[in-house]
Amino acid sequence: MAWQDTHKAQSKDRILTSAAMLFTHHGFEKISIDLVMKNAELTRGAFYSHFKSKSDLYAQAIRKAATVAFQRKPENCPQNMKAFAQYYLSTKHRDDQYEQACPLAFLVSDINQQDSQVKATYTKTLQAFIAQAESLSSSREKALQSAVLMIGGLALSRVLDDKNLSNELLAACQAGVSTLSNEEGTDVS
Amino acid sequence: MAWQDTHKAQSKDRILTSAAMLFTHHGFEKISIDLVMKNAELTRGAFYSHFKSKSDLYAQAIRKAATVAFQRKPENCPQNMKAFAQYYLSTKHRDDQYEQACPLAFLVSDINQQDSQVKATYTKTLQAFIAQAESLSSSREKALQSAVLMIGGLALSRVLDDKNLSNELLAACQAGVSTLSNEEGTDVS
DNA sequence: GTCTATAAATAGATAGAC
DNA sequence: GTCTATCTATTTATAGAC
Repeated sequence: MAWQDTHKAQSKDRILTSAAMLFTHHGFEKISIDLVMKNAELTRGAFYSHFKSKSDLYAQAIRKAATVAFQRKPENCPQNMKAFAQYYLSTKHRDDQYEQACPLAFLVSDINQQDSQVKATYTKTLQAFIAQAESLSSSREKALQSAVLMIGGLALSRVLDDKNLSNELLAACQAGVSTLSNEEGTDVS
Repeated sequence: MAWQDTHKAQSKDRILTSAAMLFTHHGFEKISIDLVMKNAELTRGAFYSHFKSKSDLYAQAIRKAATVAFQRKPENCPQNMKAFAQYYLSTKHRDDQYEQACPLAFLVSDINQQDSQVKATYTKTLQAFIAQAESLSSSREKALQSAVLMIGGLALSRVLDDKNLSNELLAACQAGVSTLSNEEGTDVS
């Protein structure tokens, strides 16, 4: 039975990887189960052997997307808020289409329309993000402000028609985080 | 023909008012044309005499919601950023169900899934918000940072499971805007 | 302009074969 | 576990009567 369990786990992981990417970039409603399954090279019917509903998948996909996004950070991102913000508030992150982007920013207002399990997953993910910011900040308040500048700034920059304004917004938020972390110079190094 | 034009304008306004409230609180996908029309005390069939599509309605509804939200501000909100943020980042605004809330915060990531007309309307609305902040700030950069703290902070506070964290976030963003507006003390009064 | 009725398409979820 | 086929519900949009 061991290889069967492995096979099942691999299928579930392919579905989750597919869902994490599609949901993060297009939200809950625009993505059908059929599309997620095709992208994972499976068919609709197999879906309910792994997840109990589309909403269940969504919650797990957010967790998956966040995990991948977090894991990708350390190598690129040194141990201070300024470098973290520079990475997070980049045009590359904003314009990301294929790699893993941060669901916290890409799906903020989408989560409000979802059930309590999804909201709980999102909240836990944000708490982890805040904890990370807190470990690089001189106070919890500054960590919260930096988190909002990063997540809110990225979310806003994505919806704008006007590329100049979008870039200006990213730069202003980077500067804001810098100021917050310079005020008392307590970077963890 | 005059009274007929008035009648048509009144019907359209009822539809827009209904749509502005419903869309702002529940997003594009969760609200059906049928529901908007019932809420406006009309039936589905009458919809297409006023709007060419659901997406067309959405764009106009965002504009309407923003207009109402902006108009409501002056009376409650004195001429400085701190008071503006105190009003905007309140639990009342966050928990609003019936009155007019700000579509910029409530619909941030929803807009990404919509067509270019909707994005253009959202962008113009944000530009107006930024202009307002700029007139109350000592620099454009600070205005942009305040705007992100307000819109991003409100958006994030809405999705959280954890009421304590949500309140803490609102307070931190209020404090952040205060700091930004105190740094050079150039309130317009 | 507003109504009722309906067309046409989409998508979540289930049933049963292999 | 995965497949094909299908049920069922929802919803955008249109047609035609008043």
